Amino acid sequence: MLGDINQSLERLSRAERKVAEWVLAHPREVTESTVAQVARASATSEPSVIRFCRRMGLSGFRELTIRLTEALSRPESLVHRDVSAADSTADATAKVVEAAIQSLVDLRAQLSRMPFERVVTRMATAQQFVFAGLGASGHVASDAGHKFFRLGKPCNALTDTPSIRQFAAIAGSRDVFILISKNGDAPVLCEAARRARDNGAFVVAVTNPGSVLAGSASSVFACDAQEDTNIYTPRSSRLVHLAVLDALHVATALALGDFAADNLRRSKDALLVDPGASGGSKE
Amino acid sequence: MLGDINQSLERLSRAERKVAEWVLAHPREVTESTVAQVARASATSEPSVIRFCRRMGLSGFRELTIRLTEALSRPESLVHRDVSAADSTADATAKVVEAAIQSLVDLRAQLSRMPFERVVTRMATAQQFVFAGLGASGHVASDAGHKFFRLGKPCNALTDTPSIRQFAAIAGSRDVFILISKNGDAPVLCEAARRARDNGAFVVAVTNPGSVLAGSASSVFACDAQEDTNIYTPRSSRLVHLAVLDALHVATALALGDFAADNLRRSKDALLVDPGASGGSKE
DNA sequence: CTGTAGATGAAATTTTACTACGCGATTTAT
DNA sequence: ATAAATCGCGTAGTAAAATTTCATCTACAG
Repeated sequence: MLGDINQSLERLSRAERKVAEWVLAHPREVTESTVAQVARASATSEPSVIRFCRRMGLSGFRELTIRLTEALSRPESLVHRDVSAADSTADATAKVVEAAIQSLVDLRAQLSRMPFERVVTRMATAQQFVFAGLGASGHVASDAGHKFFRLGKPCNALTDTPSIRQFAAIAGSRDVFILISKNGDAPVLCEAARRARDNGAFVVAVTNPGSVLAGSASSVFACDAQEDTNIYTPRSSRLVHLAVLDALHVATALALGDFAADNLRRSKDALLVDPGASGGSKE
Repeated sequence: MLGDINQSLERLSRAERKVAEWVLAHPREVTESTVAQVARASATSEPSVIRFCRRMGLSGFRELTIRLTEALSRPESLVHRDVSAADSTADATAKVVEAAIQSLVDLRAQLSRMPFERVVTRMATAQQFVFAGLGASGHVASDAGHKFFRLGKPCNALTDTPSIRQFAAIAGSRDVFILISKNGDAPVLCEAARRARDNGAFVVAVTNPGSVLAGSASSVFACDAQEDTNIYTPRSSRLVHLAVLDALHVATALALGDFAADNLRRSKDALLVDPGASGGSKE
């Protein structure tokens, strides 16, 4: 639908094109607006909005809203554009969420090329898991630590340079390191990857495939780091990394079988007891 | 949406249920019908159709058609099924990522009902931001803290009970609290919300709309917490909360204008300098 | 019975989508 | 260059649809 409009832009008259451009820029708002609102927003008149609908082969405004809603509900058809300073709050928030969805859709397309089997095999027999990341990726590492420990294996989450250095230095052959970084060029992580591998540990990198870090790891979960030239663009890479680790978590749980399932069930139950106690908060 | 209706069937009155049943049986037709047509087809009256829409939490008939269109145009492949112990690694990882995508698509559908404008107005004039969450939501709060401080306003991220209690006790009228919780039933957070409001602070809750916490807040970003009966299901709510805060971050940046844009630009540039230094890692 | 609360639909009201018409700009023909 | 013709556009009006109001009905408790 959005593609159709884009393609018909030249065929339209001046007022109709103004409508078309506003619709393309604010498709979601159209679905919740009235003819009058669209006319005002696009600085035209109501008849021009109706004429635009007809010109697109639709029966009227109501059908436009339906067709647009359909188009917008398909994650793969999202037209992602950067947030600009001129955007309304509604536009900006929609763009942010759509960008996040897009990055996860891209991830799904690449899942089959990721080394889950290989990594899970090593994790199933590992003695402990060590997650490490700096800055925003540090939060991802912490989150992963709080998730994987429920499998019943010792976990560490490292988010600062000295800890990472020290842990890499004492790494053993039954340890699995999971290093998280958007760009994969943090010297500490690259150095830690080499050091840990030298010590016999298995090193997994969740990072940009072309990076130094990726080259130093035993296995890589390739998450493309698109350049964010736009200052308002948030880092969807965090979401992708979290999702990759969620997937890895579930895959590891399955590989561990009943042992992990029991631990997961018990940790889930533990949240439910004693809900009234002042200190017994869940989350 | 269709699931919601099915689930609410018992709660409806006789006439409303007749409407609901016809909608469930002919969802596609509803999207192209008028209120009168639906009323006639379901052997009820127009007000009953409207009341049914309201009872489902919608603003009216028009929103029903939009929500139904969304539900119907949802791609089949994204119909999320729970991970089972019998799944292969590839199946399990795909399901996890698809569930994540689905939860973000649902979020996008609800964006327009979230109080971004109102919250941003308060945040733009706030003295400081205080993010708080426990457990998994604690990581979300920390992440938010590391993101919002780049706007140039003081930020705190609280992830433990004593800190949250203390901060709520000293809250001032120019503070904005953002409390994050999946279920919204953590006593500490509810208590903190009341306390902070009593002290004049503006309290935003990112949580389950039906919860105690939601009731105690000044503004609520409603993120439905679906029951996770399946032990392998990861908490997609984290991703949703992160995305909501990303959106809020961008919206706030836009509201702050050049001041925030400058800070964002400078903080982004700061990551690029001195790339070779051993301690100057980016992420 | 009788009073009450909730549910229901007929009819009024408001809102919204759509149409008829005429003015003015732009193009065309002379 | 100018008049005629055409086309696009918005004002104002109309039809239709959504929503609210309100009187009536039903179920049930006292």
